[in-house]
Order: sequence, then C-alpha cells, then structure tokens
Amino acid sequence: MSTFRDVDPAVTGKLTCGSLRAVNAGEQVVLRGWVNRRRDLGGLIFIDLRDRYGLTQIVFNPEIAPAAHEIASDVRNEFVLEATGIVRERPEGTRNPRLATGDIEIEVHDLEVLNTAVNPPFYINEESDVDESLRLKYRYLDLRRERMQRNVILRHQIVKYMRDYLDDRGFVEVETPLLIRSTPEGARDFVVPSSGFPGEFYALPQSPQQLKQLLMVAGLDRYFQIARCFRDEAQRADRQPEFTQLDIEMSFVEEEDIMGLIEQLFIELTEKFTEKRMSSRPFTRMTYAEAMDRFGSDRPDLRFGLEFQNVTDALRSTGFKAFAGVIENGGVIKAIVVPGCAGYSRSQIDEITEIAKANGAKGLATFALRDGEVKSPIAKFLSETEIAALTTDIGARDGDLVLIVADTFDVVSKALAELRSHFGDVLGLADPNEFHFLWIYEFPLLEWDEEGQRWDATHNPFCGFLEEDRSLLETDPGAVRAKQYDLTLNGFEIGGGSVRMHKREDQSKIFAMMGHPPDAQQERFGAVLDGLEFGAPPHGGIAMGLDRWVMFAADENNIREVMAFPKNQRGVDLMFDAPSPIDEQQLIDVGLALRPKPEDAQPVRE
RNA sequence: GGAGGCGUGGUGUAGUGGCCUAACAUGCAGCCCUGUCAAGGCUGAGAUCGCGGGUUCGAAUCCCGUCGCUUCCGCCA
Repeated sequence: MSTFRDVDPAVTGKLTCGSLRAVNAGEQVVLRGWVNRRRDLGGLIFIDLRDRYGLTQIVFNPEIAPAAHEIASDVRNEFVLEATGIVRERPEGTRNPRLATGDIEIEVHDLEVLNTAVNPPFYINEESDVDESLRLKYRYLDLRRERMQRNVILRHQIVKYMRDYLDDRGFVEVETPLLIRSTPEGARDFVVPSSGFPGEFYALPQSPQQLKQLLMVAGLDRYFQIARCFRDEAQRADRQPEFTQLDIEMSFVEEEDIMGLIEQLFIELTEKFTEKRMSSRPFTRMTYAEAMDRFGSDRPDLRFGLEFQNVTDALRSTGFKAFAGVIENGGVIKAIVVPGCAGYSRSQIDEITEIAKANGAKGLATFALRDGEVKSPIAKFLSETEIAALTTDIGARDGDLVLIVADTFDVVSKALAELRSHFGDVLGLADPNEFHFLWIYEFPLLEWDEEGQRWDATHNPFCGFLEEDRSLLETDPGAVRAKQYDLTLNGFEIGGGSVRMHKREDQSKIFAMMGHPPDAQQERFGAVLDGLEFGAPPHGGIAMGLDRWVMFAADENNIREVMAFPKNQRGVDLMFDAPSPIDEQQLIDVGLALRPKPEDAQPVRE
C-alpha cells in the first residue's frame, strides 16, 4: 500500500501542510491551504490548515501578532489562507499523535486571506453520508474531501502503474479518435452532428475495437490505450455512459499470451495498491460450460462454495410429475445445499421461492434436514432412494436446507445462481478481504437472436473461434467455441477479450451469419474487412474496465466514487446540468430539426 | 420499459393517526473564553415534513397519483 501524501519540497519547490516535522523547528515558512477547522479560545486561535498532503496546526497569539490574530478572528471554514510564521515544536503535552505534523505548529506572524468561502452545502472536513445528488452538483467540493482525493490519486497511481508495466514490455500507447463512424452491433451509439455534413453523424466509440485491430494491421504489434468509451445504455452501480478501459491488442499471440500478461499485471496491482488476499494464484480458470454447469453464471463469485449439484440422473425414473416432465423435455434438475438453514420459516421459504420465481423458475423445492428427519412439501411424491439422492447423497447434513430447481438448463442456472448469490450475502460467506480472480474461457461464439432471426456474437463480432469447431459453423453454430476469455473478480466481470479473426473470409462468413449480406458488410465494416486483406497478422487483445478495477482497489461499491465527474443514474451531469437544449442556431448549423416530443416526455429537470 | 428502497431545518437522522406549536446531533449567527485539536459554555435564527389529490373530526404518519434519487431486472457485441 503506498502513501499518497508524500511529496518532496525540494522537487516541487513548495511546502505543504503535510510536510513539516520537529526537525523544522525554528524555520520561517509560508503555508497555503484551506481552513479545515478553527478553534477560537478567545485569546489563542488554532486553525487546522489543509491541503491534499495533510493538516498543519497554525496558531494565532494576540500578544505576538495582534494584526494576524484580528484577521484570524473572522476566518471561517474553507477560507483559503496564506500564513507566514515560524515552525515551533509544540509544548509538551499538547502534541497530537494522530497528525503526521502533530509535533509542530506554526506561530503565525502574517496572515493573508487569499479567498473567502461561503458556508458549504455539506461537510468537507469529515467523513459523512451526504445525498449523492448534492455531492454531484458540488462535485468540486466533494472532491476536496479526503476520501475522494484518495480515490482520485489512487486511480492516477494505478493508471501510471499500468502504463509503466506495458511500456516495460514494449507496448506503444496510441490515441484513437473519439469521432468515428456509427456501426451496427452492440450498444446504442452516442451520435454527434457536424455543420460540415448536415444530416450525417459521427458516433462516439463504444470501444476502440476496430481501430486497435487496424493498428495491428499497421504493424504496431503491441498497442495499449487508456481509452474512453461511450455507450448510450442504462446506468448501473458499475456502469456509466462514459467510462474508461485499459485497451490492449497484440500481434502473433494466442489466448495464453494475453491472459498471462494481464494476470501478472493484476497480481502486481493487487499487491501494490490493496491489502487484499489473493486466494487464486495462479488465477483460477474455468470454461464457460463448466462455470454455467457448476455455478449457473459466467462470472461466479468463487469466494464461497454453494456449488450446484446435478441430480437429474438420480431422478430419471421418478414418479413425481413435476420432475419427470422436466426430464422428459430435456431439462435438468439441480440442487444447492445451504448450510444451517433447515430452520427457515414458512415466510422465509416464501421469500426465497420468490427469488426463484422472479428468475423464471416455476417453483422451488426445498428439503430441510432437521433432527434426523427430512421435511419437504414434496417428500410424499418421492421414494426413499430419491429423497436420499436429493439430500444426503449430495452432502446435505442435519441442519441444512436443500434447494432444488427443475427446469430448462437456462432457467435452472439463472434461478439457482441468484439463490446462491443471495445466500452468499445473507450468510456472509464471502470474505470482504479476499480477491478471487477467475478466468472464464471458451465462451460460445454465437447465440441465436430470436427477435432478429439471426446469429449474434456473444462477445464481439470480431472474436475468433477454435479451429477444431470450424465445421460446427455449418451444422451447429451455437456450439462453436470462441477464443474469448473474461477476467472476473468476486462475481464481477472486470475485463474481457479475444483472439480475433485475421482472415477476411472468416470474418465475412461470421458477418453473414449475423445478418449482414456482403454488400452491406462493405458499407458497415469496410475498413476492417479491407484491412484483413492487406496482410493482417494473427492478433488478439483484451479490454479491462479501469473504473471497475479502481472501484475494487479503493474498496468502493460504486463506480461513481472513483470517477472525478460522473453522471447520475439517469445519465445527467448535475454540475453542468447536461444534457441541455441547444440554441436554435446550433440546430440550424448542423441541419437538424427536432421532432415534437411525446406529450408526457417534457424535460422536468429544474 | 419493469420491480424494490428512500425523500422531514444547510447536513445527517428521530418521529409511522391526536402528547407535533415537529425532536436530536451537527452546521450557521452572536456573545464569553490564552493550549485547543470532533475545543468548551451561553443565546439565537433556521422545516408549510418532495409535489398534487383523497380518506379522517384530525395526516409528516394511511390511500392514490406524480416527481426526484438509488439498487436490481430488461439492456450493456
């Protein structure tokens, strides 16, 4: 864990409020900073002067410097001061061990108020919960607070570490444009009109995906960028309309090269910037199929077990219609054993049944093992052998509660995964001081889009596939495995990438399956397709969510806490009040006329 | 688009049908105070309880609607 408050005055040419120690006693100094707190004892006035490096107590004595004392009497919190005086060791018994500068104080001889400050809308000098809207409106004051300064500086240091790490390994940072072409696929684009081209639009990049591939065609070989990305989609605690990725692309690589590079980087970042215990070194690896089978999720939190148990086979000949019907239709029956919850009340069972139902399950079967007995509403429909198969055979012991969902594979996965996650929370199974990194690989390349009646990329349309699965493209496209890998951490995806297709014919074939006929392909993806024809090397890469990673490193549970100027959940910038209407002339310049709004869609922000 | 939670002086909370003429802490203003560091003491200002409607003799409190914030689902290649 590095400290953020050290800076060498010899380098910066500047004394800070965190730098003075007992050895400086007797020196004449000038300190500048904000009033953190003021204690007026009538005679003596103490002020804690604050900058981002720390606090220093400055003292005003009416007998030593009456003029300065007079000015200090009218000073208030957050005034900006320039204090000139002598560093004194504090009298014995008045030192403050909680302050780095607590052995000294400044006996001020001259005080200048560089600026006054009105009373701030929330506390700056203490950690306290404040309505986030208020914090975002006055973000510059929020950022003056210690916690936010810590996060902003941590982010800087992490980014610097990433840059150095990659630079050491021969990577070149290349900036790519923010005004690009709108392409189909993926999220909704933010679009930008321009006066030079009325009726036409740039788009802000959802990621530099195509550009970084073209940099590989260019022979740059090892590229990275701290890249801003834009997606016009709904926000979440870990999603903002504009966010930052550590974007990487390399030539002549396979999955292993990229995973190894990233794994080492994140081991070092974890060790350097967090106190977390890494429980997976090397990082755990799991295929998508295995993760879905054992945990029902492509990003399971592996800090705890509650693994799925597949009991389908044990129930093949059951007479219980609800289970038999599911098996007959090709579904599965899976269970999780929840330790120590056999005493759950009816209403508690109802509550978790709701979780299952909310995720598509028709119901939730439960078996409580209490006092040597099995209590279950469906026990009467099952044989002794079957009951054993659903309880003791899968490791349930007295006091445990077994949850069973029978349905299609997808429904079982989703419902049980939610329940697993729920019990991980309520039973406190996940260690907050643990980082469990997990690679998921061999994702399916394509999934059938019922709505669009076409195949859709599960990752991105440039993702390559396992050569051994090539023939499946004709026979069973949904079974083709992609050369894709996601890095997950404690149940969150923190990055993902793939080895790409580097031959035009492959790329073109996939585009066609995704519903882009050849002429449209040229129109929509011409640059990449053409580029692949001019000696594109095999290449692949990855994009890591920078904000999410910093959120983890800073121990925050919200991405906004690690962004200097984030938007709220609706995507509104409360400080600038953006988005906003623009002048009629601006519309004319770019050749736009606004459609009338639906009647109930008036903007109602104040 | 859907579901849940929240909305009370500047800030954070309490109050969940009458004891509310709305409480507490902190901040703010004034006065006192020469070793404080969450300084202390005294005095004071500050809220039509998000907004609208309804139920009731009576609503911060119950109901309906609405707005805002937030979390989750959908969505996010």
